[in-house]
Amino acid sequence: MPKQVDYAERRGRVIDAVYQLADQHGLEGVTLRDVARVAGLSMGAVQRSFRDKDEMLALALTRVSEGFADRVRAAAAEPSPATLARVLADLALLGAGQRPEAQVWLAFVARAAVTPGLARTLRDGYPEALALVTGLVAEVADGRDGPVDAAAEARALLALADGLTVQTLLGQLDRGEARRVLEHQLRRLAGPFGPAERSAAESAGGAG
Amino acid sequence: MPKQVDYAERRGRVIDAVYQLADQHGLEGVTLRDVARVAGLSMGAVQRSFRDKDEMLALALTRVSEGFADRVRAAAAEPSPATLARVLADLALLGAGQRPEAQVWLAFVARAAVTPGLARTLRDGYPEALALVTGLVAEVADGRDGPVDAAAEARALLALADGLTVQTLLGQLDRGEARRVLEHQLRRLAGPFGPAERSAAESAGGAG
DNA sequence: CACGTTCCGATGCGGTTGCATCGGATCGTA
DNA sequence: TACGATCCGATGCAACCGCATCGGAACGTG
Repeated sequence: MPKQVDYAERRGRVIDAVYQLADQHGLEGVTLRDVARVAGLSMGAVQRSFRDKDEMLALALTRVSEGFADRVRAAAAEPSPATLARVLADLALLGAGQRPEAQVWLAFVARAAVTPGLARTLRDGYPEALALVTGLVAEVADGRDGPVDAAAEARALLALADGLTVQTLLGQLDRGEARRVLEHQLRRLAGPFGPAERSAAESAGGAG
Repeated sequence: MPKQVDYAERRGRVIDAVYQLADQHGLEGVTLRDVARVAGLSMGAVQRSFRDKDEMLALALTRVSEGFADRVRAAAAEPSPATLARVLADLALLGAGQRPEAQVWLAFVARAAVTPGLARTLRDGYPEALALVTGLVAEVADGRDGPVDAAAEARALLALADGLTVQTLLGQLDRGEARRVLEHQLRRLAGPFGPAERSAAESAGGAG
C-alpha cells in the first residue's frame, strides 16, 4: 500500500476554496484552476478528488444544506419558545460571519432553479425545518386570543427568512434591520399578551 | 442617410431572447451566439446593438426592474386597501404566466449579489415599493385593536414576497400555497375585526 | 533492493466564449 | 448613375473552460 491520501480531508479543503470563490464571484467564477490555486493544490489533485466538476459543486451544496440541518436539529434539541427567534435568524444567515454562507446559498439557489438535481438537495431539508418551526410557533402562540394556524405561520416565517437573506445580500436591508423585521413578526405572532414575547425578542437581539 | 435600423426595437427583440435563455438555463447560459440564434439575428447584429455583453445584461435587468416599477405605480394609482394583496402577489411574481419572469429575476439577483452595479439597479425601486406598501398597510390595519408599525410590516411583506418567489422556484411551494401564505399574513395583519379583511382576501384569490 | 501501486503536476486537446475584423450588400443622395 | 454612409454576417482570434493523458516521484511490500 504505497502513498495514501486522506481524500475526505482534501475534499474539505477543496470545498473551502469553492466557498471562498463562490462568495466573491458567484458560482460561475468557480473554475477548477482557481479552486486549485485557492486550495493550494495542483489541478490534478483537485480533479482526482471528485469525479467531475458537477460532483464537486454538488458536494459543496451538500455542505450548505447540512449547515441548515444542523441548525434545525440543534433547535429541535431544545424546543423552547425562545428558540424560535434564534433558529429563524440562524436560518436566515443573519449572523455576523454568515455573509459568505449566505452568498453561497444564494448562488446555489439560483442554479438550483435551472438544475432540478440541485433543487432536490435544497428541498430535502425543508419538511424537517417546517415541522420544527410549526411546533415552536404553536408553543409561542399558545394562549393568544384567537386560534393560530401554526403551519401557515411557519411557512410564512421560513419564506420571510429567505426573503430577508436575499434583501440583505442585495443591500436593501442591513443585518440589524433584517433582524428587527424578524423580531417584529415574532412579537406580533405571540400577541400582545403572548407568553414568550419578551424572552424571544431578547434572545434574538442578543445573538447578533 | 443610407440604411437605418430601429435599434430600440432590435434591442427589445434581443432582450426577449435573453429572457428566454435566462429562464431556461440561467444567466450563465446566455451566450451571444445563442441570443442571436433565438432572436433570429446574426451575431454581428446583436453585437452592434450593445456596447458589450455586460450592457446587454444590464438592459435586460432594467426591464425586470421596470416591470416592478410599473406594478407599483399601477397600485399607487388606485390606493385602496384591496390593492395590497394584489400588488404583493404581483411583486412576488405568483401569477400564472410569471414563472419565466421570476426565473430571470432570481438569476439577476444572484449575479447582483456579486456585481454591485447590478445590485443598485434592483435596489433603486425598493423605496418606492416600500412607501406604497407602507401606506396600504396603514389603511388596512386601521381600526385594529393595537397600534401597528406600518413600516416594519411593509418591510416584512416585501421580504416575504421575495422569499415566496424563491421557494416557489425551488419547488418547495406551489403557486397556490404561496398565495395562501400571503393571504394568511394579510388577514392576520388586518386583525379579526380589520376593515378590509374579506375584500383583500377575495381580491388576491381571484387574481391567480 | 527491486517491484508495483498510488499520487503528483505539468501538458495537451477539443470546445466554447466574447469580441474584433472585413469584404460585400444595401440604400439614400447628388 | 456614381458615391458614400450604413448595416450585414461570416470569419478569425486570443483566452478560457473541463477533462484526459503521461512520465516520473514517492512509498509500502516481497
